[in-house]
Parts: sequence; C-alpha cells; structure tokens
Amino acid sequence: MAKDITTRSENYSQWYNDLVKKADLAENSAVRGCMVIKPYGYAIWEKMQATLDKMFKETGHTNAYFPLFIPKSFLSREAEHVEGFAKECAVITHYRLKKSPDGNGVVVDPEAKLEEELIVRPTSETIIWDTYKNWIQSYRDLPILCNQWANVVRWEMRTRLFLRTAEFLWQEGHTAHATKEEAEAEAKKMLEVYADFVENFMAIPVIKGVKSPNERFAGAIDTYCIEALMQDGKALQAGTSHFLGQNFAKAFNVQFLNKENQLDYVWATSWGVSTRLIGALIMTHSDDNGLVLPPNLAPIQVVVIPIFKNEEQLNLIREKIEPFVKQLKEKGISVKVDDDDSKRSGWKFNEYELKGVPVRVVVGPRDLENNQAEIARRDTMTKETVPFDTLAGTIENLLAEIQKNIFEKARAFRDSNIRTADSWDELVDILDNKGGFVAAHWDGTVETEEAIKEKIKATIRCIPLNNKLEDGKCVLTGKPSKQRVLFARAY
RNA sequence: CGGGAUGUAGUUCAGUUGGUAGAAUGCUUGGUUUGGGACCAAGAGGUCGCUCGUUCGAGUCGAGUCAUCCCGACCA
Repeated sequence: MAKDITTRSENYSQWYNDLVKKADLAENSAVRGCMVIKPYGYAIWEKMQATLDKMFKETGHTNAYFPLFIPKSFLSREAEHVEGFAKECAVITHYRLKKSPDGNGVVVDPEAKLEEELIVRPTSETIIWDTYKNWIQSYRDLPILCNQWANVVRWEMRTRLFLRTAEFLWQEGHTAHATKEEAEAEAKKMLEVYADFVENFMAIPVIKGVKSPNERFAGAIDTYCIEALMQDGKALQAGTSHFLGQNFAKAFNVQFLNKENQLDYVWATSWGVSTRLIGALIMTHSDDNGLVLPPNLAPIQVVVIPIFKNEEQLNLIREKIEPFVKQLKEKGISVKVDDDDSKRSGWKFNEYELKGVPVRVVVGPRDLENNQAEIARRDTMTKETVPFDTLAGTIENLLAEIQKNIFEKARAFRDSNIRTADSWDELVDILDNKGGFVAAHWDGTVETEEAIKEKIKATIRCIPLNNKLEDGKCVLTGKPSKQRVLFARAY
C-alpha cells in the first residue's frame, strides 16, 4: 500500500498500465490510440451503465440515439465549439474502396469523394441540435430530456488506457428548455446525480465545482464539474454538466413560441461521463495487490473457493456451500464458485485479489469439521472465520461495510491533500513536493490562469460550489481576489 | 509536429571485438502436488520490423524506411 505520493508517482504510469492489463480490464488494440475493453472491464462498465441509466430515468430522462457522423458544416456553426474540437477530429472523405491497380489489396477510390466531409462525432451537440430544431415549435414541446449511450472519437496525440483513448464510450445527455432558470437547474441537478453516483457507487469522493473560463467546455456558458484526486496526487475530472445558454439554439436556429406568444431561442444543457471513470476507479482504490473494487460495482462481489483433494471432498463442500450461495443470490449478491481443479488455491487467492473481488470465502476440509468458513475482505486484507448458518448475513453486512470503508479511506486521503497556499512559492512547493489540491487566490482573469498553467503545468480544477468568500491577493499577480480556487496538476 | 528511446519465441527481455538463436514466463503432454501465485520430466513455439549496403560470414556494423513507446504541445 504505497501511500506516499512522491514515491509512487515516479512509477505511477507504469504501475497503472500493468494493473489494467494484469487485472484483465483492457489492452491496447492494433489501432493506434484505441483500446480493447476486455470482458471483465466491460462488466464493470455495464454495471455503471445500468446504475446511471436508472438514475437518469428516475430524473425524467429517456434514451435516444443520434448518428455517428456529423456533416463538417454543422461543427462550424458554433464558433467556440469548432475551435475546441477541430484539432482532434477524424474526418471521412471517401465512401468506397477499389482494387489496387498493382493488384495488391485495396486503395481509396478517388471517384468516391464525398461532396461534404463527415466528421466522426467528438461529441453530439451539433447533430442533436440540428435534429431538435425539427422537434420544437412550441413551449409545449419542451423540455426535451434525452440521453444517448454512444462512442465518440477524439484524435488525441497521446493516449492512456481508459483515461484518454482515441475512441471512448460514454453517455451524453442533451436537454432543451423554455427558460434559462430551468436549464440552469437541470445542469446543476445532473451534476448532483453524477456526484451521487461517483461517491455512492464508485466510492470516489469528489469536489463539486464550476470551471474557470479557460477550462470551460467549448460552447458552454458554465461548466459544472466533479473533480477527484488520484493516489499519485493528480486530479482527475470525473464528470461535467454544461449550461449551454442559447448558444446552440442560436447556431442551429432552434426557436419556439412561448406562453406569451413570442418567439424565443431554446435554452440548453449537456452532460456526460465516460469510461474514463474506470480509470478513476483504478487510481483511487487500488493497492499493491491489485484492483480494489467497491462492492456496488464489482461484477463478482463474492468468490467462493473450495479447497479439496478429490471429487468426493468437493461434493461434500458443494453440499455445504449450496445453501448460503443460494441465500446470497436471493439477496441479489453476485457469487462465483471457483472449483476449477486446474488452478491451485493459492493461485486463485492472488488472482481474485488482483481483480479486486471484495469478499472471498474459503471452504476446505478443516472448515467442514468446524462447520465454518473463512472470509477475507479485499480492502483491508483481513480474514475471519464465520459459522455457516450466519455466513450470508455476515457477508451482506460486510459488503456494505467495505463500500463505506473504501470511500472513507479515499476521502481521508483526499482531505489530507487539500492545502492552502498564500504565495507563489508556497503554491509551487506544494505542487512539486506534495501534490493534491491547492486552494489559492486568483485574480479571476484568463491571462493569469494561462500564465500559471504555462509556468507550473497546474490548472484551476474548479471553483467549488458553496465556496466561502474571503478577501486575498492573487498568488501570481497580487491583484485583489474574493475567493480561493482549487489548483492541481491533472490527468 | 518537436526531443529521446526501442523493435529478437504468445509475453517480458538477454545476446560480449561480426562466427550453430538464448533465458524467464506462458502453452501442450505425463506424473507428484493442492489452506497464499507448486515441483519433476518431455515437447511445441523464430523470415531477429522491413529494404539496401559492407563482409567469406550480419541479430550484431552503415544507410534508408516502417512501426511502437516515453517526454512535450493538445485533451474527458
């Protein structure tokens, strides 16, 4: 459990990469910058999807699907938006191949050039607003509360498994409202949904805040975000919710007649979280034995490992474990009984620890005699023996306790890594030697924000919601400031 | 697109002044094992990224080329 930020951060990239591969979550693909999510990793994503989807439905949203391809002209309608994404777009120029003249393989057919190039969506605001235009005429058509589960492509120069890949999976919500107040409330509500999900299901503590102008989504009026802290002291943006104002409605000419019979532009929000959250999960909870999964998201919550020398013994154990495995399943707990005799039990212990399975139950001849089982918890790596008849109940409680414990552990770590700096030297010293978030005064200008980023590679992660106001001086310029903002080096 | 490095067995990597292609791990088979990543034996597995050059002879030296990784810039 290397908790020392400075020692761990040196090899953190390597450690992270190895873990993703060893735990069987994902691997690099033949296509540069793209990732293969393996079954175990995808199972985690499916659990995240199911939970989020339920939360979206409970807040009145429905799912829809929009095209993968966006006409180039759509992207350029909103000036800031195009500038924000232009440098990382995959562009489709042709629609057909033909046999190579030299007989080897195929070449792009020059005659099949598209009149207008298509962009593989880096995000769907433009295609969706072009569609919404046809859906909205009256205030009675509003609000529209749609979510889409999709893949998007952002052609990044440097990629890392889960954290930044050329293609990634996400959900993007796009809502249309009759009033500014309603749209702002929606953006804030979805931020709360994200914070609830990330903290209570993923056990990752987050800071809710609003982005500074420089970090804002391209085309947004306000970007609300949740920021998490990784074990190497770097921050990670875990989710964003944007209040888009009327920018996209104006760009795509989406107007409606309001109750006063006046033509008005629609107010918009968009919000999204991605497979990047799996990266956050790994970097928040894992230790030197491998992954640590919060019980709420673990594809396998309990693994049962029988220890046996022959078929006869295994049958006795099977008979004994059957009742509590059934009880656990009835409680909705996912259980895997691993009685594969081609792997030794010691090997299995390590394997399931590496994969982060929260609870392990071991039953061998010794336990049959004493009518008990050994249970081991992944978060603390401790073991205890429990009588068979109380096993199911004990495990149910233990899963809840593990969920709580890893969240509290992560929160304690995060809280102990939020520091205040009152001078430039102090800010630099903390970032270089300790990492974490640094609360410091900033004069509120984009120039200063950029200058700080340029000098020390740290960005303003957010201005926390409910930030308390206090007078101070900007750490860089010395100009007056009304509140502290959170700086960090980030992924 | 700048700076650096690396391409050898499925994987991770050795390979000396140029002279028969190596290890670990994984895989297959058989046996002994099985309460914290077992052991023994046998076996399969290679166009040394590609091209050209130097040489009697190139994994090794030279030139070119392609690819990948790392550090920047960009970013969820």
